[in-house]
Amino acid sequence: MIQGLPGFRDFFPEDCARRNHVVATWREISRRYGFVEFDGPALESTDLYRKKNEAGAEILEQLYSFTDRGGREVALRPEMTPTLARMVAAREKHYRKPMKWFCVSNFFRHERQQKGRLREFLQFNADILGETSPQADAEILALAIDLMRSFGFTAEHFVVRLSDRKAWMDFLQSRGCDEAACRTTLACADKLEREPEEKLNAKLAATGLTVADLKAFIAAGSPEAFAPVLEALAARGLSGFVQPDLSIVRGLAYYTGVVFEIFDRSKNLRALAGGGRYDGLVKGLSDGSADLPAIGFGMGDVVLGHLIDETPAAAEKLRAALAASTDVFVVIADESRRPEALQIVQTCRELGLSTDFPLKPAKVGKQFQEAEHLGATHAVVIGQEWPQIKLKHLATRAEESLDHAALAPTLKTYKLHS
RNA sequence: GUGGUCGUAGCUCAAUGGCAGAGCUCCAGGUUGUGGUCCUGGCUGUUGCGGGUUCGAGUCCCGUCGAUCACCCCA
Repeated sequence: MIQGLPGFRDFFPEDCARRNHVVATWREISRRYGFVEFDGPALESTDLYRKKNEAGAEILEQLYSFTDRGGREVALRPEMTPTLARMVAAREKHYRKPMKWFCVSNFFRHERQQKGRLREFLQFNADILGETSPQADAEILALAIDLMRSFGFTAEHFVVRLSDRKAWMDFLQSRGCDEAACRTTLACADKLEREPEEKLNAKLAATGLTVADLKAFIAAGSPEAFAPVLEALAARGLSGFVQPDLSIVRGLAYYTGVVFEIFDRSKNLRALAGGGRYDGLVKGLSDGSADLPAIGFGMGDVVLGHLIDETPAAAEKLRAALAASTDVFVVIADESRRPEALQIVQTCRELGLSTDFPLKPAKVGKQFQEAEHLGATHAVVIGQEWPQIKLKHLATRAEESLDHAALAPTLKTYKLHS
């Protein structure tokens, strides 16, 4: 048998239900925040990713790229930002600022899979373009926090670690670092928790700084840089979810201001979400045709799924969302009445009720069993008594007999009450 | 790209180098129109694949494919 490709997932009905729960939550909270959805193509010109990554070639090596039948160099999208920048540059004049856009898309990276990382994954992205105010930074952070809360997580499950690239750059420039030295230093700051001190000090030698200097800067904090954002979050009652932490620098070179990552409190998993301000990127990617400041973040479905499974409150919320929702099961007690039963099925469906029935003749007992398995709340029994039929509430086993013409009005009442 | 662990029924797992099994799921019944429990029966295997050692391999050895975890890296 031919197997699926490594790192790619099949979505059986129960998996699709999970995915739909996640996607529905992303969309609902984004809507509350006034973000509008967009999307782009899964396949882009490879140049779109080359342009952004002249310095770091790592992402290019993880690209699913090939030459198409027309001789074009193309690649499956590994992230959304270049596509967003391309789209925004094309119609920048058309939209009022600030633009609040989000998308839910699949992305591809050719790398070895491990926990929380696959070769195709779903990711939510949200960006505010055309606004430099810290209010925009706070709006993005609040959205990220409320997304997490909507999945059933609380401050005891996750934390937003907030940092600021600009604070780092100011610090480094005050110590006389040039651009190359800044890059080296930030790369080392990113590895403080993972690499031994001697190794990092060796890398830092050329910059004139030491691990001790970096740790001192992180320990000192930078309250003035965070103040406006923290105040805006405090006014929303969301302070408890955020922890200023300058040790977060993020790997990307293009961030220019606030950067943040969301972690689970137990630190079992990699980052659940991450993002920051990138005021120069749209200009760079559009060759200067559009110059928009921007802040955004991404949240993938894989790590999120792990945390949901590990967190009872979130797992319960997922289960509730997945609960079977058949409203009516039509029992055909007398097979000769199948045409009438189909008529009832159609009526129920036109009322908007989730309705099912046996596709082949079956004993009444089996039919009730089937209704039970589907989690139906009501059964309608069609038999010899036609035009009289029976409506049964399955949870209470209460049964009433009524004329088939009275079924629709009765069901409407039930629906209103539930 | 590097390294560790693991591949037995649809799923979860047993089987000292000696007859490949159980539970769950699924399917069919349990006497003619009422459901969750229960009872009975049934299906599903080239033990991932290919070599080797052995009288004999699911078990030991090598290779390969896959899964998983970590490193690397993280848009």
